[in-house]
Amino acid sequence: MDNSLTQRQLEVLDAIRQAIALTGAPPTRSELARALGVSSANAAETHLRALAKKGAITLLPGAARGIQLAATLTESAGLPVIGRVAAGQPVLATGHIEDWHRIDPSLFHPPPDYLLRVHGTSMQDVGILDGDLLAVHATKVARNGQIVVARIEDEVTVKRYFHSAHHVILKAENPEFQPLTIDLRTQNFALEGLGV
Amino acid sequence: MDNSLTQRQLEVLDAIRQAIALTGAPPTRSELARALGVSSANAAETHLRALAKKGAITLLPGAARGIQLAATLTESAGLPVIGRVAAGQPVLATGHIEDWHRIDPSLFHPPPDYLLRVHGTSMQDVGILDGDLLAVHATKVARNGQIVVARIEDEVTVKRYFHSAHHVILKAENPEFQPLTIDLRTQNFALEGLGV
DNA sequence: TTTACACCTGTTTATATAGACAGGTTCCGC
DNA sequence: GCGGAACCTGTCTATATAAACAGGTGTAAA
Repeated sequence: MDNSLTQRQLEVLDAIRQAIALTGAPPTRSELARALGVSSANAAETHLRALAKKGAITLLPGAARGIQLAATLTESAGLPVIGRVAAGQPVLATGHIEDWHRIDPSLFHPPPDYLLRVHGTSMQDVGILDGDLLAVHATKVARNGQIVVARIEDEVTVKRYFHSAHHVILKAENPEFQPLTIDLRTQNFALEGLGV
Repeated sequence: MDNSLTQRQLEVLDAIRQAIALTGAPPTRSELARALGVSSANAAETHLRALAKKGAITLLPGAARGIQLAATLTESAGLPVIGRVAAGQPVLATGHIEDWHRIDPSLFHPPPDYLLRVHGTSMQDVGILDGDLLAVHATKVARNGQIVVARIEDEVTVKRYFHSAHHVILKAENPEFQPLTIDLRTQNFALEGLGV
C-alpha cells in the first residue's frame, strides 16, 4: 500500500495532534472541519477515511472522537512513577504509583518500564541525586558494572552491580558509602531492573 | 476549598488516565462506569462532578468525552521536533516540524519550547552529538557561558555563548572547531533560544 | 435522631456525533 | 476530451452520549 500522504493530509494529521494537545481528546468531525477551515464536516470525514486507509490513523466505528493516531506517532503513552516500595511487595503494585509522566521511551535504551524515585545520596557521583527519578527497565539479569534496582530481603536499593559465583557486590557511587556484599546462599536477593 | 480526594475518587482518576493511555481519548460516562465496575453511568457522572468540584478535572459541558485532567497532571502535551531550518525562516515555521515527542517539561529548567535536531559534532564534548535532540527554551537573552541556539545571517547553530560590547564569541565544545567571533555592527546576529 | 456525604441503581430526554448519500470544482495524466 | 483523484458543500438519519431526575444504602459527624 502506498502510505505517502498528500500535503493536505499532513495538515489534517497536524490538526488532529493539535486538538489532542489542546483539549486532551481527539476532535469530532465538525471540530476538525473548523480547524481545517472548511465548512462541511463531511470533508473532515473523507480525510479521516483516507488517512485510515493509508494507516496513519485508526478509526473506531461508532465511537465519538474515535480517532487514534498510528502507533509510531503516539506510543509515548506514559510511565508510572514509583515512590517508596513497601516491604515484601512487588515494585509495580498499583499502590506505589505516585504519578504518571509522559516520557518518550525511545530516548532510552533499553526502553524503560517505570520511573523510580530514588531516596538517599548513595549514587550522587553518577548524577542520581536524592529525589531524582530513575528510568528503570524491568529485568532479572544484569552485567557487571551496570546500575541496577535490586531487592535485598525486603528492601529496594539502587547500586552498581558486580557478581561472582556465590556473591553479589553492590557499590555505591559516593565515597561515604561502603560496598555491600551479599551471600546468595544465605540472603534473599533479587534483581528488579536496570537503570537506563 | 478542600482538594483532598477520597480513595474511590483516586481510583476514578486512575481509570480516566488508563482510558486515555489505552484509547487516546478520555472515556464516556458509560465506559468509565464499566471500568469502575459499576452498572450505572450516573455513578460515573457523579464522580466526575465531585472531581470537577475539587479541581482535579475539568468538564466541558455538552462535549462528548469532555473530560480534561487538571493541568498539573497532563500538561506534558508534547513538543515539536525541529529539523534543519531553512535560510531566512523562523525556527518554529510549521514546515520544519519533523515529529512530535512527548516530554515532561518539568524535567528541564527553564521549560523547553521545542526540540532541535543538532547536526555536526561541534558540541560533542558536552554530550551533544550529531543527530541528537536538544531541548530549547526560546528566548532572546542569554548569559555568558550558556549554550545557545543562535542565528548568524541565515544560519542556525548551537554553540557556547560569550558577549562583550560589540562582539559575540561562539565557542564550540570540540577542539577541532575554532571559536567564532561576530561583530554585531557588521553581521546579522540573533539569539533563538537556550539549550536546557 | 438528624444531617450531611459518598456512593450506588435505575429511567428519561435533548443533543452531539458518526456515518451515509448526492453532487460540485479543480487539477492531472492518458 | 476523458477518467480519476483530491477536495469541497450540502442534507439526512440512527445512535452515542451528556445531563437531569427519582430514589436507595451505608457511614460519620452534630
